[in-house]
Amino acid sequence: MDASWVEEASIGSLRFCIAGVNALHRMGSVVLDLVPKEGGGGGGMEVETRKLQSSKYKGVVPQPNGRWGAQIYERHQRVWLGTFETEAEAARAYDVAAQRFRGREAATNFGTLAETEEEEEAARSFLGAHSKAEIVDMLRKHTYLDELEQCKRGRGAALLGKRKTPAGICRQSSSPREMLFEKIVTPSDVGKLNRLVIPKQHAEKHFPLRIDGGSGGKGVLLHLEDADGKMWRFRYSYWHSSQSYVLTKGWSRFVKEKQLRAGDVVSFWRSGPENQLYVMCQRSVSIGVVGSDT
DNA sequence: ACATGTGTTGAA
DNA sequence: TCAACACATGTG
Repeated sequence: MDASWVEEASIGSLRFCIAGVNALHRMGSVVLDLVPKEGGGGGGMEVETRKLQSSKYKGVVPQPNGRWGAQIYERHQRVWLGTFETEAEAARAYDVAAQRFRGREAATNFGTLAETEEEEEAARSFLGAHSKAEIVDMLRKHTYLDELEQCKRGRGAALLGKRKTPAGICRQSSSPREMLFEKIVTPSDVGKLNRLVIPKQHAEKHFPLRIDGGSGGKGVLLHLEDADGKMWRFRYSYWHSSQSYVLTKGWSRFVKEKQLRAGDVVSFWRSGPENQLYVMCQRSVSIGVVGSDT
């Protein structure tokens, strides 16, 4: 074995990266660690441990097998974004997550998520329409690009393929959430009317709607993430007949899944760089229900 | 068996 | 918030 590289390695750092060494080729991120022999007099060295070459990309971490992991941190916790064949792929995944978690101004490895500005806009819109958990899931399964494309296309099969729940793959919590308002839901809010009345005062303050003929009638689609990181989409509109602001389409499913009952509290929050909206609900404290077992 | 992802730590 | 490192856990 050519001794020259050993000599070089022994200077200063004990690590010697073999990337570029012809005899061993590159083994991804694997490097060799050279340590002095026991009782080592004459500077004898032996290969003891494999170490990992760190990545030049943010959020990218080497894996023992030469592949690359991607991760992002939020609220003191690591969110794992999956493993990838190349550094660049992992870095891309990090960038996507960074934009979803931290908004447009997030520091990324590559300045952009797409080539053109309108592709960029499409990506941002796509990110905004999915929960963090969903985006993370796509990244881990390497389906992000496909889903994005399907979304841009006819919107056809995108919904049909979705069966599985990410099932707590990653707990979500984001930057400080500001509560906009809360409401104690009424019997009609959880009844057959399939709508939630949003008190006018709060609606006009936080969810402004143009009531003119245009958007007033049709309303707008609101994306709200719940405590589990699930994304909910509600139609939000103004009903002239009752002069009230309401969540309609999507609300009944929410009531059903959350088993919402009259008296429960539903609250709306805003958070994060992208003003992501959140919806939370809380079981009303059951008081004075005699005889109810736990 | 091997790849993936977590526990944990120390530095910034 | 971040990556380094060790290694427990998952998976085929």
